[in-house]
Amino acid sequence: MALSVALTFPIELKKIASMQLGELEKLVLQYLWQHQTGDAKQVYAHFEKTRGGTLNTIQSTLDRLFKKDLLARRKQGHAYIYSAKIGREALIAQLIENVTSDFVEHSEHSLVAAFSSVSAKMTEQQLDQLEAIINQQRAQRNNQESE
Amino acid sequence: MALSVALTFPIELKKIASMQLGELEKLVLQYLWQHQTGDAKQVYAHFEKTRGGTLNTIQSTLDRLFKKDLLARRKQGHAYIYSAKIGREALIAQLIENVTSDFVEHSEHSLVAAFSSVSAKMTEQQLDQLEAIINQQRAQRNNQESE
DNA sequence: AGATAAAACCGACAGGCAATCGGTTTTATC
DNA sequence: GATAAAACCGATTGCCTGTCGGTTTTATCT
Repeated sequence: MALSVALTFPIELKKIASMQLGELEKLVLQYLWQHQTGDAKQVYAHFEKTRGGTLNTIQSTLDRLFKKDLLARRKQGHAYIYSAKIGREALIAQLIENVTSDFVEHSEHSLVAAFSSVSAKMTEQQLDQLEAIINQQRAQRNNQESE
Repeated sequence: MALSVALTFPIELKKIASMQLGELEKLVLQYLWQHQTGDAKQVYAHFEKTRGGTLNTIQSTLDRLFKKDLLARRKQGHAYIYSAKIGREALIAQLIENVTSDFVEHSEHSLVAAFSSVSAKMTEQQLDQLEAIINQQRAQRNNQESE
């Protein structure tokens, strides 16, 4: 006799931490890019006036960013001194990568694909800038190969 | 007598619908880019085998995408026929804008910033590709201005 | 027009994440 | 070892996606 089995998928989702950044997290990152380092108290002092909240909230946010590997920390006295582990440009690159990777083929670099989507909206200055970066990169490679 | 008032900020958050896309939403978008149009039943038929779920789930997702203004729809018989209202490239551009706008100055373009940190990791082919797109874009502009 | 079936619509719930903050534990320092 | 500072823990809120059952609407058929 045939045994019939209900074959359902668990529909598992969520694999990669695509690293969404909250509003406060972004602000804190920007603070650290500007000031190099800061402990919770310093960061709190900076945001207290402009947006309220408590020291604890800042601490949580710093910790969350640390766990996301976006900040480094070292202990000094009682407190951790935090600093950005990733630069602004690199973070932008990673965010773009995250948000576009599902829409680009494996063969192409997501930034290149992204660029072809956006180039029409760029100014001539920005195009020039980009070209300058490209040429600079090429020059660097020629240098290296002749060493 | 002086009246002292506790002046606290409500700390309001969330203003702009920054439009985060869920996993299923991305899949549905890709389906519609490939097939041009589809009603809930068709989309469901396509995903039923590969990921399970119910027709209702697909319907909800189509509706959410519609409300996000990413899909258009027209009634045909009982059902809505959906189609993408935004192209793949335009969506990529918008996603990049959303995710990076908090980090870039108005004058600069997020992609330029991103490239400056990633260029070292790109292959020569990709650099060439990029340059080709730049030149193509410039050519297009020269064309337009002479019309 | 009224019955019928199809699809939309509504509401609820689970799971995840950022923000928030009170309270407890850890720990550097005196 | 006492003390105060900061980390840590846990709970709560709000928002979003995915999920789906059940009800209402509606196009169509007789």
